[in-house]
Amino acid sequence: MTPSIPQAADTSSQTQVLFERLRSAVLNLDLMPGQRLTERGLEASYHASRTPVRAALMRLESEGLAQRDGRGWIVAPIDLDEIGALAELREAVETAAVRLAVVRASDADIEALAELLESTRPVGDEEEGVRAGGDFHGELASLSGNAPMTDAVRGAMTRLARTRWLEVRTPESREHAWAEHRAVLAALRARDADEAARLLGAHIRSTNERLVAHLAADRRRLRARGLAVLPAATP
Amino acid sequence: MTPSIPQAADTSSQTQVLFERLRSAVLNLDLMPGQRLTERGLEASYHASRTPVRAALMRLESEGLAQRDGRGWIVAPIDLDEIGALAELREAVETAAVRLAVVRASDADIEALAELLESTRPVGDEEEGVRAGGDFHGELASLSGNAPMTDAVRGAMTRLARTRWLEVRTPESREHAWAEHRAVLAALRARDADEAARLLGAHIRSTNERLVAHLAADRRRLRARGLAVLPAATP
DNA sequence: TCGACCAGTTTGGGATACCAAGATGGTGTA
DNA sequence: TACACCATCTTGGTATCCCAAACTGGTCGA
Repeated sequence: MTPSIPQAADTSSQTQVLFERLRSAVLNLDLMPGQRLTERGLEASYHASRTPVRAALMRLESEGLAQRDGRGWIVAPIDLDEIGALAELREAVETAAVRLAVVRASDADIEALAELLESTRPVGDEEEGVRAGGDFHGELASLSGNAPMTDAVRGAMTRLARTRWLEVRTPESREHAWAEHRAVLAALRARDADEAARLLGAHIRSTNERLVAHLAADRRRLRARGLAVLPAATP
Repeated sequence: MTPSIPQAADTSSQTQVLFERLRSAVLNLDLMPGQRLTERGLEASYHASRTPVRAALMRLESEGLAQRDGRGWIVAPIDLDEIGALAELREAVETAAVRLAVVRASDADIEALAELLESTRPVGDEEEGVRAGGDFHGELASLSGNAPMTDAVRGAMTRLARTRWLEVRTPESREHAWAEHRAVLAALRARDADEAARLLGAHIRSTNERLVAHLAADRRRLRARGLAVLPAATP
């Protein structure tokens, strides 16, 4: 269920177009975390009337990429607490999903996922690797045949996507992540649920630990760049 | 985090009021599953202009209570597949959340939850019990201190809430569910993560199995009442 | 100098009007 | 009788316009 979603690509609706443009702008940090957004400002910047602007903002809100701030809107800040919490959610949902996938995914499904993974092998430039990683986790979850789980994973990956610009990822670390994905896939191929869940859980946990440590250390510098980075509460 | 949410109760905004009225109407089956909704129809019925009507519909959509159907809107149908999938999601998320709660919840938090549970003891009338059950699961999840997990659980409970009108629940079955909640709470009090997770997972699974079996058997009758009930795909 | 108050501006919430695409229904033809 | 076609109506999408609340500056008084 919900395998790849070819997308009907409603290029028509202004709301749709605007939503996608705003979404990209947020994810690429063209709109900075914490930045104030005004409907009239966006109306002017994107040459659309307030009606689609408001609709797009509401969609961004439901994706967690924009928030209300009093009466107005802001780009969702980077929230270290949220990042940690999302990792916990992902560990719970993704490990459960991969266990279901072990039982439910067809060999063809698994091979398609393997192909996706292989195609990202020559881990492209900087951030392309992380985007590919997000896709992998989403597609892997979809093999569970469970749409709400898949949505939860994709939603979490979306909320986490901006961190790819904030984290220093070396070619080695990307290679390492890719290898871990490959190991999970191997366990899935072998229909070994325990092993697949164990590897996936460890991968999510360790990747997150490195990310949070890095962001916490860089918080001052990131804020200096104008990004709103909310601190982690006392653990 | 996100303990009870006292709600600022923005009684002001028409959008807010309309959203809550529509939400109640959907959850109470005043608006039947699968029923077509038109913005102009709602505009007339609820005495508000299309702007807040559309905003409210978009919020309902993000909660999964309304859907787009081509160009228009419908009340989300009852989908047996979705119900099963949500149970799987809940099992994954709630068991992980209760494990976190075992570590993080304060004694006071736990006692507050116990109080909530006790207050629903004389399991009121028919559906009141199920609503209380949903609240319990949401509050329990919130003791994890993990907002995304809590949101996921509350969202799932919302999507499942309408089933309370479709399922025959005897005083005995409600008493049984209440007892299982109490057992989970006892394990949480004892700070026994494995036991709490085991009990909670079993509770979610068994409750769901009974529900799905019941709905599948009654599908014909329910459809006769005008409810759109989508069948389960082949397992 | 510091702070409270006030006019002007900005902003989101809401109400409407218009439009094009889709759905409806009826009619005329084969 | 059955089917195709066209006028009409309905509906969501979009563009504006008005309003009240919130915000901004700046001035005046203690």
